[in-house]
Amino acid sequence: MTLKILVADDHPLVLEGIRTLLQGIEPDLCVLEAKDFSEAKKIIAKELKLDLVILDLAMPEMDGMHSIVELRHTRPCLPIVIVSASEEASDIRNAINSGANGYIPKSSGNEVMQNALRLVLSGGLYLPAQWAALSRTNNNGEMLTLRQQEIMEQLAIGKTNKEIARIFAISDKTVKAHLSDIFKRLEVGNRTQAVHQAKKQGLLKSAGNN
Amino acid sequence: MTLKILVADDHPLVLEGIRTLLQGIEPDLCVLEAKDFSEAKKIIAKELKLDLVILDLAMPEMDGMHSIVELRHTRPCLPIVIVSASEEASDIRNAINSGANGYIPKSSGNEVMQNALRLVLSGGLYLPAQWAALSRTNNNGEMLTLRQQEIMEQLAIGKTNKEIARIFAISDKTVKAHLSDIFKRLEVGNRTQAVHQAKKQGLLKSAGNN
DNA sequence: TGAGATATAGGCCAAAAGTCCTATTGGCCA
DNA sequence: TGGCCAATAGGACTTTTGGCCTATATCTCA
Repeated sequence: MTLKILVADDHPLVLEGIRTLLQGIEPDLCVLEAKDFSEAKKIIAKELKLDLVILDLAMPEMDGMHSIVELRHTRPCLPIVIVSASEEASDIRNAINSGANGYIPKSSGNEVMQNALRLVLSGGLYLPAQWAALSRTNNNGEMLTLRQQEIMEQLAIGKTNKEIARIFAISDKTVKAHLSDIFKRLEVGNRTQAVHQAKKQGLLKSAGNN
Repeated sequence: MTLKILVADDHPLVLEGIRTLLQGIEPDLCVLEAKDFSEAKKIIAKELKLDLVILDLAMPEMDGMHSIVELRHTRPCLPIVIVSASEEASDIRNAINSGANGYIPKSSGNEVMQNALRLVLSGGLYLPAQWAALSRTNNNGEMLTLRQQEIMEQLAIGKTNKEIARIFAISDKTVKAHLSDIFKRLEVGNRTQAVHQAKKQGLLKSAGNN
C-alpha cells in the first residue's frame, strides 16, 4: 500500500527538499502539495486516505497553532508534523499541545528528519533533541502574576514607569518593584528585552503579529 | 566544463531543494555545501574555480549585508546570489547594493528560480518581479536609513546602547545620536515605543517569528 | 497558626537613557 | 563646486531606569 502524504509549505525550495527526503524513506509514495493553509485544508477534505500531513508553521493563511487545532478537530486521527524555522520552546510546546504529532526544526539534519517522519508515520510523537534542554531551562507554569501581566502590556507599548503608575494609580516605586520581579522571572536585564522575551514566550497578546 | 557551485544554507531541507533545482539546470555539476557563513568563506578561499555562490541571508555567523560586502571584496568577480525568506524591498535593495548579483525570494516558483540562476550564471543580474511593485508601494524615504534599521534590530531584542555600540564598533554617543534621530522620525519618546512603532509599521522583520 | 506569595511603597544609589549643542568626514547630486 | 545628508563623536545636562534593602497589609494554603 503506497503512502499518501500532504506537504504544505509556501517555499517551493522546501517543498522540493521534503519530497526528496520522503522518497528516501519510501520510494513509492504519493506526495501532494499545497502552498498555503486553505489549499491544504481543501486537499485534506477531499483526500480521505491521507497518511500524514507536513505543515510549515509560517505559511500564508496559517494562523499558527490555531490552524493545528482546527485540523486536529476535523481529522482527529491524521498525523500532523510541523516543520518550522523556529526552535523556540514555546512554539514547540504550543504545537504539541495543539495536537501536532511531531515538530521538526528546519535546521535538523536529513537523517534526523527522515527518522522523525518514520517515527510519526508509525504512530509515534517526535520532539527535537533540544526540547529536553529547552524545557528544563524554560519554566513550567504561568510565569507572571496578573498584575505583572497588566504591567507588561503597558511596557510593550512603550509606557514609562511614571505613566504606568498613573494608569494603575499606584506609586512608581511599586511599578519598579514589579518590573524588577518581572526581569528576574524572565531572566532579562531591561524592559525592552522583557517585552521581547514575553512575546517569544507567548505571554503577551498580539502586538507582535500586527 | 562542469560548473562548480557553492550553496550555503543552514537548513538541510533548503540545501536539498536547491541541489535538486540546480541539477534541473545542468545535470552534470559539482555542488558544494556550507551550513554557516564561516564555512562558506573557508570553501570560497580554497575553491578558486567557483562559478557561483548561493547564500541564505539568514544564516549563522552571516552578518547580513556586511558579509556580502566582505565576499565581494575578496572575490570581486564571483557571482553571488542571495536566497532569502524575506521579500522586504529594503533587503533586496541592500543586498544588490552590497554587491549581490541576484536576489531570489524563497517563495519563488521552481522555474523562476532556475531561470534566475541561469541568468546570473550567464553574467546577468536578477531581481524578483515584485521588486518594481514593492519599491513603488514601499515608501519614498524608507523612513529609516540602513544604519538606523540595523540599530533598530538590536533595539528590538533589548540590547543596551553600549552593547549596540560594541556590535557595530562605534561610540555609544553615536548610537544615542542615531536613536534620537529614530525617535524623531517615528515620533516616539523612548526605545520600547520605537520598537513597538517599528513593528507596527513593518520596519522590523520578525516580531512574531524570530 | 505560621509560612509564603502578592501588592504596596519608601530610601538610596549607580547606571543607562535621552536631549541639545557643536563639529568633522565622506558621498552624492545638481 | 557648493549644498545636503548620513555617519561619526564629543560635552554637558536632566530624567529614567534598575538594583538592593526594608517594611507594611492581605490572602491563601498547609
